[in-house]
Amino acid sequence: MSDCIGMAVRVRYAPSPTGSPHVGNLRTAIFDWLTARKYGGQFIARLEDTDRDPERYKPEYINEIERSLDWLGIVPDEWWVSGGPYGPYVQSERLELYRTAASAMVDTGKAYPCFCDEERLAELRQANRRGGAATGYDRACRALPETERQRRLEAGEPHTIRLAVPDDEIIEYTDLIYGHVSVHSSTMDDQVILKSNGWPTYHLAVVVDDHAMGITHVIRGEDWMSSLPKQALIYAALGWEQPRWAHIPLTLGPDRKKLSKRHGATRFTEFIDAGYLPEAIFNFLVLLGWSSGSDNVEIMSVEEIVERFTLEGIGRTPAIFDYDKLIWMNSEHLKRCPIERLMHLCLPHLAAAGLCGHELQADEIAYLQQALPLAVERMRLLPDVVDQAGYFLRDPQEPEEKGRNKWLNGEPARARLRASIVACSSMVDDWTALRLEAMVNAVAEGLGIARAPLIHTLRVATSGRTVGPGLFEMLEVLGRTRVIRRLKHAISWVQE
RNA sequence: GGCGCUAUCGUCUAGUGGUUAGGACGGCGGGUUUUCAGCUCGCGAACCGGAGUUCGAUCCUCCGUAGCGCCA
Repeated sequence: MSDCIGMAVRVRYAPSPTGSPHVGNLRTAIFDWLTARKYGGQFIARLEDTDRDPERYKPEYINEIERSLDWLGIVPDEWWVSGGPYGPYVQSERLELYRTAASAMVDTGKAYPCFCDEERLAELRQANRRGGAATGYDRACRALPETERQRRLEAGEPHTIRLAVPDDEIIEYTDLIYGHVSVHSSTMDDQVILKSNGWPTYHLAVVVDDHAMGITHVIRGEDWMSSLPKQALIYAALGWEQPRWAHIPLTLGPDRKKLSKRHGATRFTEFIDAGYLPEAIFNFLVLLGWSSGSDNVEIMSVEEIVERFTLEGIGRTPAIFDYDKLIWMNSEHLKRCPIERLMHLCLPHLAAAGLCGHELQADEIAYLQQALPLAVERMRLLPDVVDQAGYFLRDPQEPEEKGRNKWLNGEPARARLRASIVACSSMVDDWTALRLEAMVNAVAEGLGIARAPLIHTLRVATSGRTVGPGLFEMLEVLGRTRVIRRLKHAISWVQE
């Protein structure tokens, strides 16, 4: 990749609105973006919308693509949303370009019109299958005499345009990740490049656009690698120089199959909605296939990843998507998230749970700034904030059953609560974790009990819960007024 | 079926012609004279198989096997 330095790197991401974008798609986009950023180039997105099968094509997928890129923070420098010097960035608006290229190829004999209809093609497929031999088109129309070809063309007979694959040629290329790859042309089919309705197939469109848009590096999923020879042939037929190729190993589902749009649980927007942090998803997806090298750092900010990133660091083996590790990684990023941002991200969840309003007063902000750092230690996803910080905002109405049964029983519990209320009431200033710990120690001693049971009783009484941050830190944040109020109320929770 | 790619702990990976093959997630166990989903310490866990090259191969070569992908 060192040969990139000094050249104007242009990398594109080419999603197709034929399904919800899934994590594998966006992972490729991340690698595209990373390459552009690392080498100071442009990141371009182009909509590949030539597949108009109404079963697959849905305009709302375009919104999902835009939302996903925006959320990840990898907004393209040039794309259909903001335009750019190489537009339009939508293939359905570039049809003329493909037709021109196709007819240029026909003119030079690198492609030819094919008049075979569906019926014949289906028969051919049948025969091939039975014979078990070479598959693909039998090149019948390639052998057509020029006069007949002209006659049928002029008669307006429906036809496709097919690539004329050379008979005996070794097609070689170098992939930045997979190295040297070669394929013999005899194993290749005379692929259709322009359909009878005048729309291009993927192979033609991608080549024409990548060339027209000045793409220098095609970085895409490994599933496209086997179609590369066809595209290489098209570049050659058109007399164009190939871009550099880099194929990224695929992401597999837990079932070891290619992560597919049909896998419901892999839609990218589901991860957004589940409460992951964009930087955590970014970090995780990048590590699926790329390693920072021998120092093996795992938790990295986007900036750190850009700093360390190289295409050579990408491996060649497919990686299985590990949800457990993603969740762990999210919790790590949560802990590193600056408090202002954390608050901003948590607020919608807290508000949705009715724990606060959508707009906060200054004192509420100050309070949450104290409480959130305690809660975040135990959060894994954003919505966990409701569970982990909810009791800071609202007095618990009921204690956890488990906690009540164990720590709120009869007169001993009442005595602990009463003694604590008295002790707290006398702490008129210096309400700190340190002092609170001393207070609890003193109360326990006064009661003639170990401090552990007192601590547990106080936790349940003031938070309603059996788990949470260290008790003294929690009491400090809760504040004297709340604590005394809750302790008094908790007396009514005590069971006989 | 054809073509291509790939192969290190269960998972993500680092790494080397000679290493106790390292880290992370998950798992398991201990600690945290206050809980745990937190923190902390520790344990278990891998070089797909077979030939060849070599003094020596996890690493290089070939064959196999398996997985994945594309095409049909």
